[in-house]
Amino acid sequence: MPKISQAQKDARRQQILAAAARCFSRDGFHATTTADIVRESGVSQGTLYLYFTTKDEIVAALADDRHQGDAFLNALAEAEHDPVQGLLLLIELYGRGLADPKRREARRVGVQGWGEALRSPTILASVTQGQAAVRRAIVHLVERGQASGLVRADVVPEAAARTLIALFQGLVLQTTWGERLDLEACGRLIREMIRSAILTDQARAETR
Amino acid sequence: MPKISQAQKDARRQQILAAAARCFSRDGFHATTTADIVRESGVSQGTLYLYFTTKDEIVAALADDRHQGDAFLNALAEAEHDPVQGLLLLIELYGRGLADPKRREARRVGVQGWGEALRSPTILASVTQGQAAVRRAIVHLVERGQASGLVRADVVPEAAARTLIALFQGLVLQTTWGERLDLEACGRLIREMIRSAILTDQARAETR
DNA sequence: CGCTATAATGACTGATCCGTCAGTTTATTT
DNA sequence: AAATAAACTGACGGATCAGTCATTATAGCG
Repeated sequence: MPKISQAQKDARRQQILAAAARCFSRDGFHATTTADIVRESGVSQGTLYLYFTTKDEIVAALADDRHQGDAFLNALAEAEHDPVQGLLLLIELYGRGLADPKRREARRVGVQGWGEALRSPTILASVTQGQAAVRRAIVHLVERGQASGLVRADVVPEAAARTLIALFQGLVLQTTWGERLDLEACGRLIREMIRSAILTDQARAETR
Repeated sequence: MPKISQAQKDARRQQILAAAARCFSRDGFHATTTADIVRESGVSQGTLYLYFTTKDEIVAALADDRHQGDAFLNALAEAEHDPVQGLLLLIELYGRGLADPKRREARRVGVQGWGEALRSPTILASVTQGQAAVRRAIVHLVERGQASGLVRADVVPEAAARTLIALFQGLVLQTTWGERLDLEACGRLIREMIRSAILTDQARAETR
């Protein structure tokens, strides 16, 4: 076969990644053999290694893909005129992803990646960079909120961002374990926490 | 060798578990071979399988040990006369564990376990049972608080517990990745979140 | 219509690893 | 001190797996 278009290359790559995600979600990263991915994707063993030089690289690529999607959400939130609305929108968007059955596989692969990051510098870099992007988005929103008197001045933007992210990470974890949790009630509590511990009286009055 | 005392058996078991924890923390669960654990612990390959029937069982045992420690913290908090003080104590205790360099290894192994739980029912059971114990402790404290008018009646105890646990899980994750996070500021924010979104005005007045 | 560069293939390998088991050691009992 | 039973040992086997490479297939170009 001759040179193929970039689009074709991307499609092949996606084909492999999608298959790998199914396998990782089902069996876990280490219990998945390259043969499994080959079977699931329909490409040959050799082709697998034309697109990825190592199994670890596949996880890292999946993490990157995930963060591409996150970046879209972050951009949506940052585009909001009112930073407080942006913050609440972000919570809303990530909250939806938490409950969405279609994202179950992505969540399971994500949690795997969190663990693998402790072992592989490549995966760690991919994961922490993705987190950093979300964090920057939140920090930016909080700072904008402080500048306009909508967010309490004594809130450390970085800490607020980390705390919010931590919250969602934990909820992803619990959801992924198949725990039945009342996301509705958790969401209400989180919004109340933000309203009362992060926003100023002024913002609280406006967002009621 | 003849029958040995239970204490000796326990010591051997701990010797193996400690070695395994070091290995898992350093290299990750799957990259650790039983040979590694043997080398690190000083027991023979055969002895390893006298105490554990499988490698998975070692992780599960480590998780159980971890939850033993947690149970102690939970009991401490529940012993507090004032449920609000109990809640704040719990936060304080878990917060300390978050920053303690001596618990670094335990945190790393813990995060690995979170991932492995998706693959092994044994590990999942161990992890979720441990979580459930913490959750019960928090739920109990919240309910006691509500009964005495110190916790807002519109708080769903189960959701509050899950949310608080999620918070710490996320912070453990970020800490374990080696991220430099301002735990002091996060702690202040979390306390403020609890004070303002969970406690009643009455309790707020008392705990100032 | 060949020719060529590129893509795809899949059988194969060297290495690794978990768990076993036949045999050895040693404290206690008789 | 001999017998016994429990604890321990470590070499080994059967299975698996990540990654390679010699070969084949094919799309475009001249």
